[in-house]
Order: sequence, then structure tokens, then C-alpha cells
Amino acid sequence: MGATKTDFYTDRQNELAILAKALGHPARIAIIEHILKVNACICGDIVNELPLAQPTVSQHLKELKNAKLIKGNVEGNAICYCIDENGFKKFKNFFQNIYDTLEKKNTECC
Amino acid sequence: MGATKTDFYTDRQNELAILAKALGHPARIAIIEHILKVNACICGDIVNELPLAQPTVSQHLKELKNAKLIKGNVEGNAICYCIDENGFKKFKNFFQNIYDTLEKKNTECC
DNA sequence: TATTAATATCGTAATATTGCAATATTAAAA
DNA sequence: TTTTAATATTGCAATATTACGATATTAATA
Repeated sequence: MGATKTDFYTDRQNELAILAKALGHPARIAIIEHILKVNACICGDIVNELPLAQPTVSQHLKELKNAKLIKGNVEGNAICYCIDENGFKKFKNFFQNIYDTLEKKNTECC
Repeated sequence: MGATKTDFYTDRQNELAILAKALGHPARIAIIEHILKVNACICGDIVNELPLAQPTVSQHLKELKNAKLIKGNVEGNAICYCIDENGFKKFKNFFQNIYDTLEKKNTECC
């Protein structure tokens, strides 16, 4: 036991869960917000923005990259990170669907 | 080590992370989608919808409730679950901000 | 070519999550 | 008042995540 029963769920459900999980850590929220704030590719200063050691930040960046929430490009001996719209688009569809449903139908009955 | 350094981050960042984490499991995505599909309060049949034992489902419901993504009301000897808009509204603000930023600025430069 | 700077990977300890059997709780129904 | 049905809680094993020191990689620079 202990392992998620991935096989039972639809691909979409698993995909959404992976996306949400990738955002499910404050350091990763902070990374996304920092990239957005700076309004450019970020090369290098992400480690300084967080209270975490370099390997830990690297790990968080990797998870965001795997979920397609950020992209990383090699830029000389640094790496340049920016938002990857792919992941966020999938989220948008999911939430838009929820908001539409909530508005149309009076689901909030309790 | 091993524990998230919650103290460093802003309340909002922690809150968003908790929300995202709550959606970061396919069973919990499935629960949300089921409630939306049925378009009503769900009393009782959530356990049958999932490949999980009753205590496990109960645990997932608890997490969704804690994150304010669903609400539970006692209805006789059953419990009636429905979407809690509070959590979803917070998400909506976060994502709307991201989409607005992405549209206005040309952040996707890599 | 050595050195330096930026980032990634490995190994591992601490902690958290997932899942379930057993049991408890609670309210309706018999 | 027992029984039944629905859900919650407890305890615990399996697995995953978080964090970091040590080390590797990679490309610019001296």
C-alpha cells in the first residue's frame, strides 16, 4: 500500500493531478510568481530568491519542468527559465469547466 | 530535514500550495468531477465511484474539505457533499492573474 | 588548459502521503 | 432498545516528498 492507484483513473485525471501536485508546494508557487514578476526569462537568480539550498531549488525546477509549467533553455553556462503555457492551458480548461458548471447549475445546495 | 519550510513563504503562497496539493491526487480530481457531473449534493455514493476502501475515500474527502474545495453537511445518517466555491475562487484569482500576465507581456521568450 | 560559475545528480535522513483493516460514532429503522 | 447503514477515526505498513551535503557536469573565462 501507499502508492497511488494511477491505473484506475483516466489519463486526464492523472494529468490534472500531476499538474496540481506540481503547484502543491509554496516554493514552486514562489518560483512561478517570481518568473511572472520579473516578466522575463530568469537566468540564475532563482536560488537567491528562495530559502533553500541549490540542489533543492534545482529539484523543484525539475518538477515544474516535468509538469510543463515552466521551460528551461540553456543560455551559455546558465539556464534560462520561463513560463510554459502548455501546463497552464490545461489547468485553465479544467477550471473554466468548473466555473461554468457552478454558474449554470446551482450545485452549491448544502 | 524533509519538512516544508512553510514559515518563509507568504500566507497566500502557502494557501495556494495547500489548495493545489489538495487537487494533486487523481482520486480527489475524480471526486470533484463526480460531484460536478451529478449536479447535486452527493450523499453516499462516492465510495462506490472509486477503487478505494471506505476509510481511504473518507480521508480524501477530509482533505478536500480542509482545503475548502468541498463542503459536507449532515443529512440524516448520511453526509451530503457539494462543491465549496471558496477554494475555487482563490484558484481562479491566481490563474486569472497568470493568464492576464501571460497575455499582456511576452513572457514566453525561451 | 586550469579555473570559475551555474546547474544537475546522487545518496540519504527526516517527514508526509497513501491505503487499508479494525474499530468507533451517529442516526435512522426495525 | 437492538440492529443496520453511513461515515469517521485510529494505527500501521508501504511509498513518496522534501531538503541538503557531496559530487558531477558544462560552458565561459583567465
